[in-house]
Amino acid sequence: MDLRQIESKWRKKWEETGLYKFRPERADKKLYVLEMFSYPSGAKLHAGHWYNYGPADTYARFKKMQGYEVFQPMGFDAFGLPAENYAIKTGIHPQDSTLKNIATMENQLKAIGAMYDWDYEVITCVPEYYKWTQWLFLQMYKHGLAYRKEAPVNWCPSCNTVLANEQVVQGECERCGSVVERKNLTQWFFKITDYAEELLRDLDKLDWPEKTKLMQKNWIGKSYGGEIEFAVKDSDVTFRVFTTRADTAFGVTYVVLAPESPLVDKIVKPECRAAVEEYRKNAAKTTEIDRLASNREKTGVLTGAYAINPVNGREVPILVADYVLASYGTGAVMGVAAHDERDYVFAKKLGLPIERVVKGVDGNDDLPFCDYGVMINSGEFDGMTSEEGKVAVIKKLEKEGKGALKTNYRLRDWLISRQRYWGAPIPMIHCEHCGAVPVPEEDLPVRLPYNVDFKPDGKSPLAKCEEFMNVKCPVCGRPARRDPDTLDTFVCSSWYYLRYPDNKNAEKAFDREKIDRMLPVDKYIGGAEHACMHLLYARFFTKALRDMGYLDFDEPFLSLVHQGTILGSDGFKMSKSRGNVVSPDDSIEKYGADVFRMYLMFGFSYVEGGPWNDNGIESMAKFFDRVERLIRKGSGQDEVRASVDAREKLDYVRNNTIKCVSADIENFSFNTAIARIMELVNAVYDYVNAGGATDTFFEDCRKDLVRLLAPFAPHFAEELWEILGQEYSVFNQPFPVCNEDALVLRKVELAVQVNSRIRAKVTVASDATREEIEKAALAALEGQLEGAPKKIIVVPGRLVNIIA
RNA sequence: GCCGGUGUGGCGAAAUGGCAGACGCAUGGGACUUAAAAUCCCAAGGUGGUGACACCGUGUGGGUUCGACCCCCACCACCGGCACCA
Repeated sequence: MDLRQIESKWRKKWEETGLYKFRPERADKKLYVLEMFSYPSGAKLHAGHWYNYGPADTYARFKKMQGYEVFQPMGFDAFGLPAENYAIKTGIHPQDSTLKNIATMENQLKAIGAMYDWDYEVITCVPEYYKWTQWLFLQMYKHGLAYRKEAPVNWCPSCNTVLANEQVVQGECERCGSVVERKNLTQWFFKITDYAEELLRDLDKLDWPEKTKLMQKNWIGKSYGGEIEFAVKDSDVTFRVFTTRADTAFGVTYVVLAPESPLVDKIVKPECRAAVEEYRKNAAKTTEIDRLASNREKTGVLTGAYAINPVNGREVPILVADYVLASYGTGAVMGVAAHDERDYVFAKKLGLPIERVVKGVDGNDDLPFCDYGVMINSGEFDGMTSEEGKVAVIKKLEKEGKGALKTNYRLRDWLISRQRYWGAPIPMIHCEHCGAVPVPEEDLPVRLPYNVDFKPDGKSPLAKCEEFMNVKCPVCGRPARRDPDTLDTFVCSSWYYLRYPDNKNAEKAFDREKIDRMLPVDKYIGGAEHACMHLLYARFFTKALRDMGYLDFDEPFLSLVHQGTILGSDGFKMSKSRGNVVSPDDSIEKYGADVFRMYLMFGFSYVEGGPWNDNGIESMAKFFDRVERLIRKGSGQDEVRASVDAREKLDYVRNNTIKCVSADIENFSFNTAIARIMELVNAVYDYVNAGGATDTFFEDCRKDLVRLLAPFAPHFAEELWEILGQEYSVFNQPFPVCNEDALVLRKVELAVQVNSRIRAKVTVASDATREEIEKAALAALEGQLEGAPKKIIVVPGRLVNIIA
């Protein structure tokens, strides 16, 4: 069979007959199956795309055959850095290259033979889409979830441009190798931290890989502790520190502020000012990457000021050190050298005192002692355990107004400004008189101008486009300037799944009634690399939109599966620079899309992936031939009948296959599902070879075989279905259902063990009683046993273990 | 450093605490063929034995259990995430 020819034949027929068109009137049976949409890069689809989309489509087809109205759309995440970099390199405008790539990729995606309903396509870089991305930004702004503040960007002093994090390689500019500096710019943020608690809590509701949930949990980083208020000696300044170990509060021998803390200016003594200023300047110069290197030597300077520890009234020095982060907690920490690794190293280095206030239960007196223990040298708290003490100390301070129980999150607000061209413009206007003013909704979209010099020279590309920048202030009507930045592409991809069901709506981002019916996504499939970014942002968007009243569900993706990564044959991640990218083109040219899909599903464990190797692809093509020969065998005479035994045997395999394949697809265990189908093929051959039977039973088995195969090899199965003389289309057929009766065997073989070692096999009736089984087992040992057994363990259907 | 995951034949991989290695690849043998290809059938973890069989085998070392790839403890290697988070 010329697989490539039948593939185009069926693809054409599917399109003509609209086989995969979503029917909204059947939305009560909807199943929203979504794969993460593609980035339209210049390169062709590689093996990894197929590995994501092929198996996902198998799942979708299986569900369609089970009677679900499957909604499986596809689209393009089309804004972003690669197109812009490509443009800088080649001079080809990002819009031109992107739209061209999309056209190419649409065709390539069609070659996979997936059920995408292209009527619902979404492309993020067209005004019809980004108009609503901008609208969503405005809603966030109106609801207090978007705000501006200064934040550092990566700055390359040689290219004179802002770099994205991924363009910084080991602290250096990816392009020119200069050392990257930090520079502060006023930028927009989304207040994702407002949702930290709910984002954390609702993880419990989700059918997601535990690993992914744990990653999000750690990313959100909730920690329970308390704040303790220190007063600065000889002044009315007070400040708070956050700690999870209030039980060590009596051991505070110094206090540290972050270099960026505004408090520093207020408290520093004149004699220390010069040294402190010098230290702060150096800290600001240090790149974030260096500063975050945990093995870096600890440094710090005295401020000359002293703080009063509220638990014992002791005066301790206040220092400035860059191991304290301004962005976490209160930007100030109490130094307990005896009971914290970092504080200990710091105190040793600077010669600060170390005082033990927690004793280990096992008499361990090494320092630092960071475990929980029993409090000592802590006044009224002596003898309390750390667990009790860390609450009791805060509770006491709380009464005095000098402390409070407090929960902290590691999660930070989401920086969404990008000083880049190829993105959705931020729909804000800056007016000298009115400040930051949102673009009125009726003026959306703020179109991204085409004629822009996007070569890097130190400014946002849009800032150089006067016709774009100059605008009237919507409030006062005086001349004003647009925001020159564009939105992070993660903003575009945080809501695309909401747009699919209503992608042509020109009045709204989406119709509430429609998406409440179609969402949440029932099965979401994509790479694990998005665990903490895209997947968290999308959850945040959904929750924020719910609170604004635009939709009525809490979570966008109920069930999530990550496909594994297909590596190059050298075992490394595929990359152009390594030259180990596997293109599916040759294989598809030679064997066709179905063989390639099946090979990918059979050769790897879906969630594991692994290094590419095409050893088995030829054999998959042979398997197709083997199936085809079986389907083409003459049949329907109903003359040659097999024995009842042979029929029963095959019927067992057939139904067992149906049962296992259904469960395996449900679990995304495609390799074992295909193994079961191969077993069925083998069993049908056995049946034919044994009796030459070509009866109606044989006919039924063949039909089931084609139906079982259909989700995996859709074009091939469609052709086989036609060869069997059946009506178009096999995808309107129900997926076979297991007849449990056929799985009840009359006889079963049991292993007979003596002291857990196999010594014999015995076949008994499947409904044999325990006594019968024991008797049969002992008989099978033919009296090899000396004396009476101490104990006999019977595992029905499996084994008998005789303990002698 | 911390948190996860993985480790099984020559290879890809399977195994609700119950006969390890299903299903394939590569390999060997046979049938068909003048021959080859294709196809069909059989064998196959290792060691020893003519053999029925015996012993050893799921990264390493312990443990729980009648029974452990699976559960527990310690360790090794690789992969992924986080990384001074107070």
